Amino acid sequence: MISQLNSAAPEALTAFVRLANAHAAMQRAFNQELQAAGGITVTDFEVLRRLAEAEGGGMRRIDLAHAVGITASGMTRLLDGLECSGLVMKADCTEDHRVTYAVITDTGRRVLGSAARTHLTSLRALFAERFTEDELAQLVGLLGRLPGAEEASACSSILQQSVAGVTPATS
Amino acid sequence: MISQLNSAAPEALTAFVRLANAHAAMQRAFNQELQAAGGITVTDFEVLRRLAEAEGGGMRRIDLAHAVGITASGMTRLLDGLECSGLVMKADCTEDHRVTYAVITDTGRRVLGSAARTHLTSLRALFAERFTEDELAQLVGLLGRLPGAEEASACSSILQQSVAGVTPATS
DNA sequence: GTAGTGTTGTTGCGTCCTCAAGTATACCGA
DNA sequence: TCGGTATACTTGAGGACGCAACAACACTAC
Repeated sequence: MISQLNSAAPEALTAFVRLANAHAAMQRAFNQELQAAGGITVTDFEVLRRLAEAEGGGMRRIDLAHAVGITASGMTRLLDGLECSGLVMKADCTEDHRVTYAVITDTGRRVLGSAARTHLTSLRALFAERFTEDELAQLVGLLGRLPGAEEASACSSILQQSVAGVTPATS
Repeated sequence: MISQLNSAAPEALTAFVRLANAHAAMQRAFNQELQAAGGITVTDFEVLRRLAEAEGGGMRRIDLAHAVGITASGMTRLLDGLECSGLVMKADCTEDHRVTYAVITDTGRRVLGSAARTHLTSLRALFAERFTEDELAQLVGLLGRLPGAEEASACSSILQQSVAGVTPATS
């Protein structure tokens, strides 16, 4: 009776389970590594990385949330932590008073840089051990079709228009 | 300076980020769906599914934890909840008094069955919309090489030896 | 038997994140 | 100009999960 479970969605279930388990395992491993390297989490790293890559080192908090796959409220708390540690700061938007920018600080760039050295090395090693370049490209392509996998590309163009109106905050 | 980030691990980072974002999006969507369908989470579903597939409907808690990618302590609390709801029960192992089995109940099978109808349908649809069968098989193959993605296969053979010594618990 | 070591499971405590609700601002049609 | 609606962000409450520490049991070697 339950064997009907598998006939209903055989490969799709396997794909989802493997994706979830791989995610959990990698997340745990990288979190420990990053915690040791710079006292940050994987999500912190992603946030800092995206800010560092953005023009002016700043992004709207909501775009940042979409980009890293957490909710707006999660982003508020995450940035509270990073701001407390001096890795990011706030910047008001003169054009739309609803929005606040998150801007990476010099300290933030330093921490990101040092975390990146170890993190990216082991990330690269993990994939290089298991995939050829072609296979990795295939994997990236396939993953890109899943819901929520993209998000990132649309934000930077929006940012380019409005980042001019950013005022570095004093607080 | 930060552009070195990408040259250090270009595709690997993209793969990891896409995997994480896809996981977050799917997890959220399926959790809401399952919550509505049977008041359970994605992890609950996986636990029930694995128990239902196991011989005798039971597995060692530790194997279950490995299989679904959470820690032993996470599994203790998860099973506390499922036991409270009457979906699983405990069973002692007469051969090794350290281990406790988790066994799915009839109620558990009913809840699993009804949750599976909606969940597997949308899971199947999600993948069918985006991938051909070949592509899905490719994806499953590639994901299977990632750390933590497997785990499942080794446990059932162990189970077959010791499940004979299971005593349904009264509590 | 008995000490040393490994494994299973539980518990205390903390973290990260979500949902729901609330506030402040922007935009739009009458 | 004035509601009505949408968006950005914050806050309160709670859930899911990890780590570290611990107790109970098993296995090994002496």
